Amino acid sequence: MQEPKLKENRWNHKLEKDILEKWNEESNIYKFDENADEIFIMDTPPPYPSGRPWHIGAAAHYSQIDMIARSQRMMGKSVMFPIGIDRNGIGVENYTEKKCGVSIHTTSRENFLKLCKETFNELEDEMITIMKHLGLSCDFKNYYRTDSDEYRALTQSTFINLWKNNLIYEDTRPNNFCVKCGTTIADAEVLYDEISTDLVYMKFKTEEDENIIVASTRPELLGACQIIIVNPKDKKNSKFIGKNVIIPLFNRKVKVISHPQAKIEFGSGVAMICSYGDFSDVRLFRELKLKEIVMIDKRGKLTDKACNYNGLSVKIAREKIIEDLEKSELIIKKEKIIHRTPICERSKNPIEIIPMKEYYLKQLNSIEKIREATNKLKMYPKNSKQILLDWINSISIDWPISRRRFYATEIPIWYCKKCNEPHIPKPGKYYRPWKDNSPFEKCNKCNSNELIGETRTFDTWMDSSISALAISKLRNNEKLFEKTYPTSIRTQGKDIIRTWLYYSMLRCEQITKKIPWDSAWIMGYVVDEKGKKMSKSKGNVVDPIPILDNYGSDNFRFWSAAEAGLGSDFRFSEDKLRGSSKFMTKLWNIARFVSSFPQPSKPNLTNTDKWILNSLEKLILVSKEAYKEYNFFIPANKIREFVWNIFADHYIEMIKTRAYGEGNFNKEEIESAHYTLHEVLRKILQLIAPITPFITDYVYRNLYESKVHNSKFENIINIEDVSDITNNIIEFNSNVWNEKKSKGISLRDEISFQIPENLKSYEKDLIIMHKLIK
RNA sequence: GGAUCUAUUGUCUAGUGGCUAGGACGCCACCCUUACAAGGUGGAGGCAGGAGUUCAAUUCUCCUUAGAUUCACCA
Repeated sequence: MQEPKLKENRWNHKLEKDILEKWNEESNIYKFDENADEIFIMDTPPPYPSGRPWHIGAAAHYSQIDMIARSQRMMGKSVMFPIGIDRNGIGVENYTEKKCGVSIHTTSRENFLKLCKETFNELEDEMITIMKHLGLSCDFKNYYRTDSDEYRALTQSTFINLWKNNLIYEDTRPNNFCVKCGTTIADAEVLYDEISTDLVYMKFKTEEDENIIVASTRPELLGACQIIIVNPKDKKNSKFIGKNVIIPLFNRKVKVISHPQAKIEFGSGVAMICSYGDFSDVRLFRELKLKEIVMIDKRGKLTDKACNYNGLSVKIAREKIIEDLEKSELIIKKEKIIHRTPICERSKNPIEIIPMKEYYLKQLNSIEKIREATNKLKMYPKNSKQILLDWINSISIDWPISRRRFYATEIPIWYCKKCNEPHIPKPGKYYRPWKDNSPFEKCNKCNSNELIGETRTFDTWMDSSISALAISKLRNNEKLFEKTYPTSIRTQGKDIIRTWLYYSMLRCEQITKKIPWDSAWIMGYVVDEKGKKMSKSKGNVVDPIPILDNYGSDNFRFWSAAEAGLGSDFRFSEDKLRGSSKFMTKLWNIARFVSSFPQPSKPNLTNTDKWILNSLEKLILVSKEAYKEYNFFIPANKIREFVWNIFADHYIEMIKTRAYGEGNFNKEEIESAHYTLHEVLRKILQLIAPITPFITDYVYRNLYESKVHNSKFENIINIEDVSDITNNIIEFNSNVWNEKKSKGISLRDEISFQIPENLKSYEKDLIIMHKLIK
């Protein structure tokens, strides 16, 4: 026995800081080697800094992504683990407006961009600090930003490519429009919220002066009504079908027709169809070829089509119209209903449907290919595939990609001032048409020499959806691209399946004719202690910084791995974190115990030692199998169980006396114990290193003078399978402990106890361990 | 309304057509035992409800209930 190499009697997570510094100096051990035998390319999410604090779920998410990288390395692959920051779009613009007290509509574009960039830099610093603190083994030195000139040039060049392939067109059509953000948004950016609103029952007159009651939640759109529908089976109202009715206040005639979309039991059974209250209005206008009346403009004000209500905001106009109808006694009743209202994902404001001229990316023709590719894509967990297929199956219109915003990649087009002909520049450069000089001297069509730059930008997903192309260096390093694309895996959250996952498949397929990855790994949410989704508006977000400071990263990482199976949501709980910190202490103390013994070369092993090594081998096989499936729940729990409930509680207790060199053991038996203790500890450290990189690195360095993160998982070969005996050993020990307990004697006291036949091979250790007497 | 998933002790979870249903946190009792009292040993406590298949169901099937997610509809 020697002085233990580990002095403290518990794992001190403050050591993580020192370890991080060491890693910083040695970061080359994670370096990606494109010429390695096996390479593993990860398309990791560039996080989006949308405000403070960053989500605890994101910390768990990136921890697990790191476990993928580390476990793949230890299985012998060279891993490309890039990290980027997504720095485009409405999210940060809205945050900047709030934080700086400015408005995008009243500040200069130049100044607004500057403020957004500053905001990004601050938020990004916090994210990078957390990611480093977590011990991520990604390539921090080369981290990318989606707003860099290089990245934006790539986004633009892919657009130019699509333009040339006829996949882009401009069209005016009703779209989701967020008045607060001042821009069109895509279906994927729409959320729904249950909002209470008034269903207003209004009295219309037919030409024959009969009363017909129309129920609507949008009376302010009265003036945009083009038709009224009644269900053909509606006994009460079908008498109106075919008649003309007069819209109150506007005194315009519209027809009542029969249409199955009118639900008899909803409201009065009579619905007015206006351009555009919701998407069913849009559908009916299209179906019935009605002429739209644009009632709301992009500022959210009523247009001159609204006559007396021109210039009023939607909310005020609604109040005013209700008031005017009431004055004329045209309102029968108002009913509060809960309305599932589409809202903007970023501003949370209700969406209006406004016809706007926008650029579209054709996606309908690609759907079939994407669906086929989805069926082939390996997804972890399997059932997340359904979420993607549901979304793919629900797509019915092309993707509007232009945004009337500033902090995003510019759409690279110049228009002839005279004939309006669009001009697309050469790919490879970053263009800012709103401020750069036109790269075209003359219009190709009319030879006029004045060209004007496009002012709109792209939807942010146009940038982030090509992350796989960016990291594999499309157009930048063709040799590397050939080797690394399609990449090995996309790792991401469940919440962005319909955006990032889908758009990435679409965009990369259109550009490379290939789906960008072999497999996709989808993680669930971290929810609060009551199982509710965390959100800033609910106020139940947990800031990861104090949690990491108080518990340390290894604790946090182990908790996140051990808490829930792949893909399922898991609850955040400090109690659970405290629980995993106990395991860190246990592991530390086992290492401390083992470190007090020498490390002999392999002797002839005793039966007890063969048994534990065989059990360890089983554990290694199970854990490696799970790591291959990107599952950390199984290894975390199995390793904990083995380390604590078998290795520490039974094996170490059994061989303790022998290891101390006491009792009647010969030199080889003693060395066998020493060898086995180190062998088990070393392999346990390797096995759990992807999950808890700090403590394992620290212990491994101190005991074995090499780096665990440089090592590969090692199996144990040529060992007899005696795993069936494990339960007998546990049971026997338990029986003896119980017997001593019931006799009221100490565990150190002697006892007379029969050793069963099948445990005779372990007799010598068992007798000493329990002080058994004949 | 459609789809997917889930239901195991106070809480989180593992698991199986047949064993005493395993573990963690918490709880109770006893114990300083040369790694660890942030420990050890022991203990109390559980398969949502109903029906079916079967010699046997917590496990398989169906229904009910509850929850989660997602899509659609909503004047």
